[in-house]
Amino acid sequence: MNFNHLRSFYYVGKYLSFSEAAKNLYISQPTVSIQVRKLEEDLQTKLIEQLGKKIYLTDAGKRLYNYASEIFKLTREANLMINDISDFNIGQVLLGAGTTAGIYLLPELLGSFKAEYPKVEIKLQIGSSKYIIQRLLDNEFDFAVIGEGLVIDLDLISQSITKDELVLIVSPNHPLATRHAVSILDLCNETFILRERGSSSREIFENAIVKNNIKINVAMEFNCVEAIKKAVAANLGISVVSNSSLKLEKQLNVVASLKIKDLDLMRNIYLVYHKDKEFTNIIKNCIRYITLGIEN
Amino acid sequence: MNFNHLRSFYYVGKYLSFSEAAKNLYISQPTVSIQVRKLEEDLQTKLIEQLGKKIYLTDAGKRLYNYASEIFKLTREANLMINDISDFNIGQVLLGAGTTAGIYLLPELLGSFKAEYPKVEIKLQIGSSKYIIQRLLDNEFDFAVIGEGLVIDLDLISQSITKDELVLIVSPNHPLATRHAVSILDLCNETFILRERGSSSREIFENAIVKNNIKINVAMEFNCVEAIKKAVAANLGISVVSNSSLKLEKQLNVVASLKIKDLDLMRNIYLVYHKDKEFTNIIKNCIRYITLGIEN
DNA sequence: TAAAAATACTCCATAGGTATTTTAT
DNA sequence: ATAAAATACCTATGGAGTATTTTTA
Repeated sequence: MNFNHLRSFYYVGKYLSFSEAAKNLYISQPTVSIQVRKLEEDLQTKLIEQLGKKIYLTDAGKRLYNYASEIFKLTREANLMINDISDFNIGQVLLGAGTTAGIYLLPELLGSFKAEYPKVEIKLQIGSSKYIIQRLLDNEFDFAVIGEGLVIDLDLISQSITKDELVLIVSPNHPLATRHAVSILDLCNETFILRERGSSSREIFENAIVKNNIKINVAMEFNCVEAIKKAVAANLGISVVSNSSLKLEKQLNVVASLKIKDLDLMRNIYLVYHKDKEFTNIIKNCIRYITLGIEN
Repeated sequence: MNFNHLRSFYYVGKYLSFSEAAKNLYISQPTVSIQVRKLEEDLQTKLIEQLGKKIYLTDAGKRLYNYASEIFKLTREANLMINDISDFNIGQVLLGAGTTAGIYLLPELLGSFKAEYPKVEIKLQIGSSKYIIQRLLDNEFDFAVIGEGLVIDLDLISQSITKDELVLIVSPNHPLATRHAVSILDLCNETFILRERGSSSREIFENAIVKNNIKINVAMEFNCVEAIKKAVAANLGISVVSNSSLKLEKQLNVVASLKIKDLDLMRNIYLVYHKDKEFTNIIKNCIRYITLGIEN
């Protein structure tokens, strides 16, 4: 079934006139006649009958007209859908994020982005860097925001968009809490509660202490920063977490945060995406929102 | 939106491979690539993205794919529908009939026709010849079966398919009931109950008596043969009706039927259709059924 | 190295045009 | 006489092919 022929037939059925159909299709009348005849030949079925000068649809013609009507309605809707995408009336942004970015940096930014583009769906998945990278390689995200630490695949492009500092946290009751400065050696006799291996902050911290030939005692691993902070507050151990995750805890004085002398725990937060990805406008806008907003 | 392009895109979306799409479309791979690119250019929207060697649909692509899927499903259904018509699995026969044909001649024939083509809709409309002719000219019937009498339009073709005799009917208690023969003059003093003017049987009878310079007394006009027979049975008058409408009444002896000497009340029953009408197979079959069946 | 997609080109079918004839009101 | 559809004929776009190159796994 040829759709040009079907369209000509549809217009003839609509106006019950070849010349009127031609006018509304902005093509010549003979073209319409020919196309309708070709459709009839193709289907081996009379679709239109002319009694005298009047034009009628046959039974088959009426039935086909209904199908054609549905088909062209869907076509119009599809075109409107495409327009809606470029007008940002529909669309989606799929992004992944590591824990720190996903929980402490992005939600606010995505909230105000959503306020500007209320019709656009935003789907954020938070996971380990390893998981996020795998999903990026499977093209399940448009882009992701993760912390430095893991080796990133060659097929991915990453650009630093902000920095994030890891700090030592201890209970206010802990001896270290009152110290002005903490050195690497102070850490040796402490009990640590850390994030699991494969998380960016764990990697950063472990790399730094390995570089300094220090061994520490890790008593517990949680895959959740909030759980770690609770445990530290209860003085079950000490930890190293992103400074940006401590806003509330500092205000309420439930944990104390300290810098470790001679240990560089500053890490980059990266925007990561597949090297072959071509961004749509809405994604570009979202990335701009994040890169500009994340710096303050 | 070009449907060839859309079809190529649809197959690429289905198989997530240009060459696989080409194989299943039975066209070359470059053609598919070109058509998809043209669709993207037409819509000014990326539909497909290639990360490395893998192919994915973009958000717009996924949305368009769903529309395309619906559109091509409807197209398949439309093709099946056309096949169903030629297989007589669907279809319709629209016919009109005068009272005599519609009530006493056609129902049985149409019943057995329907038994042979159970999926085909048969729509019979019974009405006055005048009404039926008008509907034929408006192409609301495929054909009609009506009695001789009215002048038929120049745009219509009519062919005699059987003959039908009008007979005098009287109550068994009526003096004429026992007569062997009735002459025209016997009718002058009788009270008639006839069909309305414009009905074939009325025209036939009136033309015949006018030709013989006779005047009759019409007491009542009913537009229904069954009502007339009841009235005659009750001896409220006598009438002239189609012999084919009297099967039951003769068996049960509720009316007596007689021929009128010297009065030719034989009329033709015509198959009538518009001169420009091209019959579909199912209509041809129905007409054959009627013309062959009506003669016995 | 092999397989997939893109590119370059060639060819021809047909969509679409104009001019004209036929048909029906 | 007028308006609509059919017919005839012409042109050019683009659909589809083959051959080849590029890319990536």
